[in-house]
Amino acid sequence: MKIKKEVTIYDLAKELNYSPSTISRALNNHKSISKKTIKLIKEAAEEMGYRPNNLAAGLRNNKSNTIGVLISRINRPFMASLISGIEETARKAGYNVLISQSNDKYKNEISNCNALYDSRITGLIVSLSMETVDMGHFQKFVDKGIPIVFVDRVPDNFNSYKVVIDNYTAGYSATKHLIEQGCERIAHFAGAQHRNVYRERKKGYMDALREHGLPIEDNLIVNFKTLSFEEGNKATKKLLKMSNPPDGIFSANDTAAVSAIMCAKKLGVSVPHQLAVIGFNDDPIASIVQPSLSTVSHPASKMGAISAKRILDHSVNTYDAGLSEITVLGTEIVARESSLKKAEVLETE
Amino acid sequence: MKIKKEVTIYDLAKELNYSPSTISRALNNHKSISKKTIKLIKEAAEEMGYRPNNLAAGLRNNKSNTIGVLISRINRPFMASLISGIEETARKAGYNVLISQSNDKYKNEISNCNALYDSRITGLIVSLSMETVDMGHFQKFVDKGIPIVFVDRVPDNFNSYKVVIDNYTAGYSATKHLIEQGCERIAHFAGAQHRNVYRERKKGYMDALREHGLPIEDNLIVNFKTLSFEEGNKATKKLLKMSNPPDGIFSANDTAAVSAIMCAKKLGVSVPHQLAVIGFNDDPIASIVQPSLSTVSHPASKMGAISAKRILDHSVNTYDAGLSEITVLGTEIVARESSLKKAEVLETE
DNA sequence: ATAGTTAACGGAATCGATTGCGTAAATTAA
DNA sequence: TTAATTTACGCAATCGATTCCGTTAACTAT
Repeated sequence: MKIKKEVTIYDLAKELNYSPSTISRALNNHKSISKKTIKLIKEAAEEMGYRPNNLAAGLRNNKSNTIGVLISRINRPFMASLISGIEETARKAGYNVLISQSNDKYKNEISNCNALYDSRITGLIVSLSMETVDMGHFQKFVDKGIPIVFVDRVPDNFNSYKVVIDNYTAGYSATKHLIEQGCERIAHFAGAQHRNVYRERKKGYMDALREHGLPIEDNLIVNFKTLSFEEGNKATKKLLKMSNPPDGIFSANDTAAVSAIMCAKKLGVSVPHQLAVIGFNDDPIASIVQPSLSTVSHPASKMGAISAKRILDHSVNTYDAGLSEITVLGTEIVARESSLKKAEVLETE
Repeated sequence: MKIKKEVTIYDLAKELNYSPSTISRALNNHKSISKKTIKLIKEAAEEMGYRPNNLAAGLRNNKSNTIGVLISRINRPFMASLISGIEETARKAGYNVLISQSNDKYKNEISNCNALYDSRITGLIVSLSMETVDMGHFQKFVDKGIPIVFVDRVPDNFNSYKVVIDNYTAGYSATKHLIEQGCERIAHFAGAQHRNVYRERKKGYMDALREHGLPIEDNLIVNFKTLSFEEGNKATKKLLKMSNPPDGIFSANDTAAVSAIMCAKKLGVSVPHQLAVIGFNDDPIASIVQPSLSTVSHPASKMGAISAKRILDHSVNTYDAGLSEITVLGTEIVARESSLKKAEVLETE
């Protein structure tokens, strides 16, 4: 098949008897070009089907109006919403969004990191893989003044922008909520403890117990690898078969929490009366499961929007690589049936 | 802050006393460079922290090793999985993935289309917005020999690659499944009829009824705008209040199907015995709702992988813009509790 | 009227990698 | 040994947009 030739600013220049510099400036609304000329050139560009070549402009300016995103997996509700938020604000500002998933593998994170770097992204938004400990692969961005925003799963030992929720308070509140509902032996489904997200939630849980005079029992704290449905199912079964089973579960995500509810039902344990459950994330499944799952909701899409804005607003001049600018977003306890022991049955229209 | 200078092939050339051409060829494993030199240069590149500039290479080659994705919204299970599949295969081949969402707005689709074009993507993967009718904005890709893969929501009137599921057969099978379970008055939650996806599902539904000697009743076919939870709830309520209510529902997506189940339960209509329900997509909520939702599952991630492969394998030489190459993937009826009137209650481990 | 400004535009280098063409040296063939 | 290849590399143009310096002409102030 035959390929149509590209229309460039040189073609426009020749056609309109202007120099390429004038064309370029006109298209960018440069002030030293008269309004009349700008109008003329833009109309001609439109008519001739001119389309700018981002690669050429990017090469010249050494940046590409592109935000890179590096996450574990896209097809999880939280991540999908996060990216959605990133994309929306980025696009409004005329930026593109490059995505890459690490599948929670350190090796993939490194190679994706390089791939994004090679594309001369304007900034990078990262949610760390489960495996990541060393941060060396991010250094080249810092050296070049390219902003990095860590979101949700952030590092402790690396200065940069960070956008997080207050996991400690969320964990504390969730646990406190169960306590207020009358729970006295609350179990915790904990995520991998080398990710501070999960560490903080657990810390909040423990402090809530302590401050309400409840003992912390090691055998009520289950350390999960992936917080999957299967893991949750297994853990719940084990807990409920104890001689002295818990009367509440605070799970670090909704998937495991839902599995707990379903497992309890199957074993004839009534939720919330014999076992109250609260999850984390407010995934769609939380409002579908029955009894509906109480959970901690957080503004995933907004986190994405803020992360993107961080990059758009980033100024190399005022940037200090030696410190972190952390944005902490609030969370909200969404109390549904799975934890409301005291309330009458909820009436939803 | 001070910015580190970039290492280029010119720096490598100077350092190693080779010409830039040799450096370039060595890094690309060109056959006219000796193994020894290649090894030498690559090691030096690694050591000096050289990183290729995709923008420069892209400009020269007039393409960017980037696949563009244009969809309605990311944060829906199907789309997230689709993108996940695209990203995985693209990355394995050394390609980046640019995403953009139209939010089902025609205007956004056009501007995103242009933005992706301006970035000189290697190929475009599209799932059309609800509003899109005119296909003019895609023409420039065709003119330039850039492959377009339409996936899921595809156009009728535009030649290109297409990756779809057999919606007609799926709709037929889903309806037939309900009939086999003993349903005699089956309603249909139909999606917007100008998108062939939904049109085909409806056609399959109607043919299944017809071929099994069941009448097609207009008042049992509900045309939805967005197949949302609220819409589904309202429609179900209306259907169940009929003097002669349906005994089955085939919904064009899971969200509306789940809402039907929940609505029926609230109204005291037993599922599946008084009302059997089958959905479409196999979203996570399908296996969580109770009774669990029977549905039509399709390989979303695989569709993404195939779409990406189409672009990677695309050859301008053998490409004929005058015809469409359509890949049709199979679907599967996942029979769960919401439709199994005959079976005993399912026992899941 | 003349110097000083401002407005409006052009020339040409530049960003970094690629590649067609050319060439010297090394190897092989005869 | 000499011609014919082959190997291994270098030269320089090229991709398209941007921008630092000009330059010319029109305009303003005194």
